[in-house]
Amino acid sequence: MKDKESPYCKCLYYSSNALARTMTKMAEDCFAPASLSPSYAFVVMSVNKNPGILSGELASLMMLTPSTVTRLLEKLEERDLVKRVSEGRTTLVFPTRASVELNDVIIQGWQELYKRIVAVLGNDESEKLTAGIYKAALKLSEK
Amino acid sequence: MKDKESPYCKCLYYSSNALARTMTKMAEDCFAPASLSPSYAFVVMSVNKNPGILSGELASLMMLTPSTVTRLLEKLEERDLVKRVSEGRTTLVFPTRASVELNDVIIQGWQELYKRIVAVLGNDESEKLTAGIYKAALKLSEK
DNA sequence: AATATTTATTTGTATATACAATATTTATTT
DNA sequence: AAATAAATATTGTATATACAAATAAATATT
Repeated sequence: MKDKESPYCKCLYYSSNALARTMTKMAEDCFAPASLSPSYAFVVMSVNKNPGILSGELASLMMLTPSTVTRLLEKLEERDLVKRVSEGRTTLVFPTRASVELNDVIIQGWQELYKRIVAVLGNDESEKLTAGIYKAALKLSEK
Repeated sequence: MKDKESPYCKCLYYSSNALARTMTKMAEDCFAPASLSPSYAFVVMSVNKNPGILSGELASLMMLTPSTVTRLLEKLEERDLVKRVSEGRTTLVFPTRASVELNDVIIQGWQELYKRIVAVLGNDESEKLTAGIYKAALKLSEK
């Protein structure tokens, strides 16, 4: 183990997970003022922006499985940050007074996150990397 | 929600997590012949290559927290795929007969993973992306 | 030498995520 | 119209990961 670099640094599984963990930690920090972890913050933002969005739409928007979204919504509903309304086989999700009030804090957290990333990677590098990662995620998830 | 693209695609937290989930699923599939999930496979490979490696060295090698590595080692020891030996305040980790025998299957899984990634992204794109992600992960985790 | 500090690891507990199985509702086919 | 299939969401259960606290050992300080 003399090398500073991991022998796995050539592996996309390894690297992408390492980056995701780091980013998650940073995002948790940035959304802390809203007392929400990142995924919850994203759900609240999406619902605020799109009242009545379906649970399944949230799942594909966030690239999460339906069951994961259900779990997120459960917790958010407990905290009165969303309201679920069953309609046939679908579930519509609505903002609440509290979630609307929280929206600015969440957006500020999001901006703070962006700022911190750019501070480390630079604007250009950051944008390019993000775009590349997003495209790859799309392609690879199509299998 | 007319857009195909998520409004979050510009966010590195979002994109990197999406990619990590996809990659994890793919890696799970590739390591399935060894009956190991990816992180466990990486630990076994590292220990086989580096008998007597410290628990903490594994942690920094894999960019995981020490506690996470302890948990991985617990499970692997139950399955007789590593042996832990306490020495002072450190813990040395050794391969077992079974883990050595499994090594080829694991490496094949790893190669299969690489092949699948390249099949989707192409060789060049894949290498560049991985390198970029790894560098970013390093920089960002230094905070 | 005795005490305090630092280092390495392990536990207790919590969380985000997913898969497989199960409703429930809508659409399709016979 | 009845039967079958497809779509949507929810549950039961499992897993990887981390944080904070606890332990234990090595080092430094008084």
